[in-house]
Amino acid sequence: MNKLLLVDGNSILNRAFYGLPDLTTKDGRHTNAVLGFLNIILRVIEEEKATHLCVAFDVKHPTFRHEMYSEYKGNRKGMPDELREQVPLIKQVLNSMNITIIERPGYEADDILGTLSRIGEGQGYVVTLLSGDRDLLQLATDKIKVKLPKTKAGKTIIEEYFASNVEETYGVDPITFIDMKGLMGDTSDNIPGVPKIGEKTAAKLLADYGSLDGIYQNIDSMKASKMKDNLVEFKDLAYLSRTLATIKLDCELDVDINKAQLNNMFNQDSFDLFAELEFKSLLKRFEDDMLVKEFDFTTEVIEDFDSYQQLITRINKNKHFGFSLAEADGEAIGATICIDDDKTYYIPFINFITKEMVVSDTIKAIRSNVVCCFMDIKSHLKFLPLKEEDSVFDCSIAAYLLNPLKSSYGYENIAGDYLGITVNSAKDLVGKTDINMFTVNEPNILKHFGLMTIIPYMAMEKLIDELKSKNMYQLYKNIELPCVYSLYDMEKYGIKVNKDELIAFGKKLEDGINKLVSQIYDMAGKEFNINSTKQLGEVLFEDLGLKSGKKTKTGYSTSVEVLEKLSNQHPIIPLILEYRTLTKLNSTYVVGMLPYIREDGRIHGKFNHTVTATGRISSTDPNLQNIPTRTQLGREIRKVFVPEEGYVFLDADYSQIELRVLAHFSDDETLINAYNKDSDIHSITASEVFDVPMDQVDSLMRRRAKAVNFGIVYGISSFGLGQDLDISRKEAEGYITKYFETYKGVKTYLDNTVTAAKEKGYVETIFNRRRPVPELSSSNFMTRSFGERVAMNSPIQGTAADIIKIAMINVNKKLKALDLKSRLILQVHDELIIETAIDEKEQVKELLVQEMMEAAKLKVKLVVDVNEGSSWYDAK
DNA sequence: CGATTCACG
DNA sequence: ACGTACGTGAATCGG
Repeated sequence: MNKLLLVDGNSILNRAFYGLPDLTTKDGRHTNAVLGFLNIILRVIEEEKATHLCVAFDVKHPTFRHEMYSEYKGNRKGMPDELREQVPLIKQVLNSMNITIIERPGYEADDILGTLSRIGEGQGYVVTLLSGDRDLLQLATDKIKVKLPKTKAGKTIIEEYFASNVEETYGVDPITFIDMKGLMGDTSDNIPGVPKIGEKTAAKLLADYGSLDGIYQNIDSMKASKMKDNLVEFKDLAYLSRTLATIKLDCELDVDINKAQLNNMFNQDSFDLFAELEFKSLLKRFEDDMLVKEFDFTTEVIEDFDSYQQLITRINKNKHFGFSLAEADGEAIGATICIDDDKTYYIPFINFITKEMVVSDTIKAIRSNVVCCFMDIKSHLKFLPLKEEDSVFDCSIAAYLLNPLKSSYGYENIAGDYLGITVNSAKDLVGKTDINMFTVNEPNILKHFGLMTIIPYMAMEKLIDELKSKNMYQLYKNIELPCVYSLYDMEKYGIKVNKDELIAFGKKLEDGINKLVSQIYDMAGKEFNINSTKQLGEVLFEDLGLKSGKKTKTGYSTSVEVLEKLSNQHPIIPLILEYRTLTKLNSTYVVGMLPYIREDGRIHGKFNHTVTATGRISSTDPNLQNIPTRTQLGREIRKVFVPEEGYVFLDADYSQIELRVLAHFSDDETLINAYNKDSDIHSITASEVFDVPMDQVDSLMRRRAKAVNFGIVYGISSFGLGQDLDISRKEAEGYITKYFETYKGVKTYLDNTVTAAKEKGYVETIFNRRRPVPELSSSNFMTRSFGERVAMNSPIQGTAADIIKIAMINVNKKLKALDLKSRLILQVHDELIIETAIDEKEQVKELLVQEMMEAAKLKVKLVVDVNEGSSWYDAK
């Protein structure tokens, strides 16, 4: 039997909001009402065994401001921002769960529910209503049940009312209940009622006279009283109130209840959303309630030559195909291919079907313009020697461009986000299984490789459509895709490390550390773990009684800023600072780096393409983008990074690329002129901000002006600038004001960017790379301010990232076209490092600088500094 | 596994 | 009043 559950969205959300303590996500979004809402409806769905569900909401015009809303809905003006921001969120959550939401301008949720309850009953549904509002009780009949959640002693109990229960509790039947409300009124709903008549009086009157009509028919026989006077005087008001209190049962709704069937509530979309909202307790449901329809397909294992040939023939007749290699112990042991929506083929490399054959057939197909779709191209280049111009498609990169904020771009994400289907994750299927010739035939592993091909095969068109509709296809095609090859090459070549020298450096550090440790223990008067901030805090601020630098979250802060302020207070402080420096260098850059040095004497780190929100590349295993340079001792590490015999390093970096991008975006005359005149931008800023002639700018002024320039790029805030320069917020505010007076165009640009971002919900780079900024619509000041800074920073940082990617692509193109031995081996955001053959040095230096400068045509020129050296240290 | 710290741009 | 600079990754501690 079909059971229909009708939910009063606003009232349940409201009840959940006040029933749960304030909960926020890491990024500051409030979620308590949404979580409470879900808990209530999931519980009721279960209790009622509901098969169909509609959630009704009152319609509020999006531009309604507080004032207007208060006129519209009486005392509801008090809806706090923390609750208001959860209204769109619950709708998003319900949508993700495929739950039907009904809202109609002109109808309140009550009226929608009343009407649907009668329609549903007429269509043979068993109807249950769920609301936090007792008004709904008038809808109860002997068949239609109304459920009201109540919070009692921290526990949510749900009261149930059929018509008879309403009568038991309130002494009136549901219809008379309306009359009762007409008499009593309801402040929360802006229903006036008759003055001085409350629940008790109303109940008594209705018990005596049966109904509102009954009361007035007998009003003359009623003995005189203040109450009677009121009833007489406010008769019109009583009837008006009753009308207001009456829930409509005859709204014109074009709703097909049959379509409100519950289906696939726990799917990839809702899973992702719950994860994003940090609903950990609800995530468990995804395992239990896996009524989730798993996407199903078959995998055929191809082991005979004829079938293989037929498959290859079919591929060549197709427009595109999905492809993935199975890798075990660094070798390709099989391939999966997909050219259907419900089937994949696994081809183990055995007997007559060799890896070489499959690779060659695959490349042949690609070269005859059958598009080869991958989850991730870069991981295949080791076995598939693809060229930049080959017809391929990379799912993870497309999905990254469409939403760079996701934490991963596996097939399960693509399936959920772009195909609306649910599939197991790679983690579920593979887990800790070691993939080899034998395990590869296990159902889960075959399924994994199947998904690696069928998802790209099915998603390609959709992803391309979305890229095109967001104007990002050119970015994808001309920048991101070619960039994959540059990244792969950097990983392949790696960088040579002088292992012995690195070990020797580590020894030196350890000696220093050991001495420091004993001195520190002596001064502290005891041994403790200096690495533990907790123990260190206790030693400094309790044992030694130093004034705690008040910064605290979970205890004392012992960060450099705090310690530096204490450095004169106790001789132990400088020792600790030095200890920190040495252990950091040793553990991260010596001990941490050693295991990555391979047989060939080189480190082949990973360059990740789909990590950052702004479009930058990230580096891991190890991170080669944060090798020390700011301090002399740290910088020494760079001496162990060396070119191979017969080569030298060329290190080229953009000069202030982000400020130049800002000059371009803002079209600010002063800034553009400054760059075109080649002048020192920090000094110019100092001269303007501190109101002194250029030749009187001292180093302190310049340093501060530099911080202001940085601050602008980061999305300036007086607090942040003050913090950085260790000056008052007020003083920082003054600098900023002066800055904006000087660079008026920058001010206008930043303001416009934030305004536009608030409207559109995202910001863009020159090359149309997008970053969504959901924080901008937060009601939380801190979150929203963060969103504003992101909106200011991302186009700048992102454009710079785009530019250097273009440079990398073009540099590589030149190096290849000229058939040079030199190769790009590192990218550090605004810097490219080439390991160049000595005889190619001058030629490469020239092309490197040229390609970097010409990577983009901005309103100001791009300046590149280049150095050479026989170690990374020397090339800086 | 989150928080803290610190390395880079 | 709110309490922060933008973007990363690795090591470490301690629950």
